[in-house]
Amino acid sequence: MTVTFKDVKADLLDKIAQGIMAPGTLMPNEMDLAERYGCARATVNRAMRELADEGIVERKRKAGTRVRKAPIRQARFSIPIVREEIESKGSEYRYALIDRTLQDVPDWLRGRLALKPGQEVVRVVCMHWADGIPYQHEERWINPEIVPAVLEADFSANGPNEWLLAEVPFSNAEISFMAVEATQDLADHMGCFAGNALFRTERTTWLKETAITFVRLTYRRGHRMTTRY
Amino acid sequence: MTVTFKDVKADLLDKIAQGIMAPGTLMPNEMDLAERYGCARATVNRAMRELADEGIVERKRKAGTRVRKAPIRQARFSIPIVREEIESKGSEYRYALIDRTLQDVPDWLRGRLALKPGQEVVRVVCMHWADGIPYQHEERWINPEIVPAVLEADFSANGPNEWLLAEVPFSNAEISFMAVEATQDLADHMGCFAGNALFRTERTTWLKETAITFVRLTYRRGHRMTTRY
DNA sequence: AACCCCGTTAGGGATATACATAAGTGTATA
DNA sequence: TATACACTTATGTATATCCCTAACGGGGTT
Repeated sequence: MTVTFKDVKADLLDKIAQGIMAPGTLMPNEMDLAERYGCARATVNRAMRELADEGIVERKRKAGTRVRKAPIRQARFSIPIVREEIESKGSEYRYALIDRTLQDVPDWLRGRLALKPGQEVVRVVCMHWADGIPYQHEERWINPEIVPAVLEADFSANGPNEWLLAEVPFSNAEISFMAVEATQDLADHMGCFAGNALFRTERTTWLKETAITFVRLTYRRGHRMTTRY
Repeated sequence: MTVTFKDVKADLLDKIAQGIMAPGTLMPNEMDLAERYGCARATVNRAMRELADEGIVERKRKAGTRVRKAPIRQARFSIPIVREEIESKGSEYRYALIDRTLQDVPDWLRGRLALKPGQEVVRVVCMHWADGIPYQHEERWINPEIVPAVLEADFSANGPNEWLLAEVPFSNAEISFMAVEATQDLADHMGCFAGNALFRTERTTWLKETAITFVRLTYRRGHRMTTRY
């Protein structure tokens, strides 16, 4: 069997994990490793590049590759669509629109979305249930300049999230996680008490420098967001 | 100038963003694209592979490559060391040990760490301040079987986080984010009121199937964890 | 119609080779 | 002695050419 880049990667990772290559160590260069493993330099390169992408090692031209002193521990979260998140747990998904208005962009949001004063935005408030129990409260503002179809969109049957995904194919975003105390209004919707700690994510989505939407997702009490890395 | 994989990637991304290649579309195969861009198949392969890694497209042998209907929107968080997190904001970092005990592993933790009943673990509780204001409360359990040095370690000057990073070079982990209501004890330490909503992360760290440590980090009121993607 | 087998096809990957580029290092010059 | 420049080196990337492998789909069999 020939030596694959996965073999090389696994072996290097092993040597790092076992402390044979301690953090800070300068690793052998690609040519030497290729010879040692009996493979092509491209194979070693791919292995090392992936290790670098994962933040395990640090590479610099001429300076060589070294094991990171403090590996960039990075977690990857996949941001699911609520419906799929709920249905994948085997629960029944239910949705309801609470409010939909066209309004002048509030000041605090203007800064976030970099909009002009007096510009109008669509505000949508809705709820998502799992097996009839409140799961997530969604409050969203959409910039109709980018997605004019939002002015005609009817969110009574489907949430704006799925609608937007179909409308806007790709985008970049900024996401924040935090804890908030439930307001009375929120508590009423979520079936908890005012003041209860709730997990919230806020996301601003952009299409090439122009803000599309800002969304505030508040989860039911006790919700955890989990990932492995 | 020759066509680089970045050129190809950028162009494909652009075509997807502009809706020229709508979600669900089957993209041309690598050979055809290579010909169209005037480059080698390997170049197209690298571009497409990276798009696949980022969750933009989906690849299957024989079936070809297609634009994801719902792109896996994934956020990458770098998990910083508290000291660096605080100092990078230009604040003064201060640390204090609150408690350090050797105890039998509690039942709820035994399941998480897959330890034997009656096994002893080191429990460390400490605080991290930024400019003299409470920043983060840390409660940690360490498995001394993997890191025997922990039995002699003195955490009065430095936090167990930094110590562990130096001791255990590499590991995999599971991390959770949630919101909790402050207990009276926690409130005393964090300078807030009992019941206040606080942001918490819990992390279990493993070294090849064996648990090393479980840590519970609770942040000061109003803390946000933010990332771009 | 249901099932199995096999050919075709698209991506997965290894390799040798060539050239590009960032960044240390040493040398020559002011 | 200090600075500028050239050289060297390790990684970054492109290319042509192989061969491998998963899996779709067609064709024959039960």
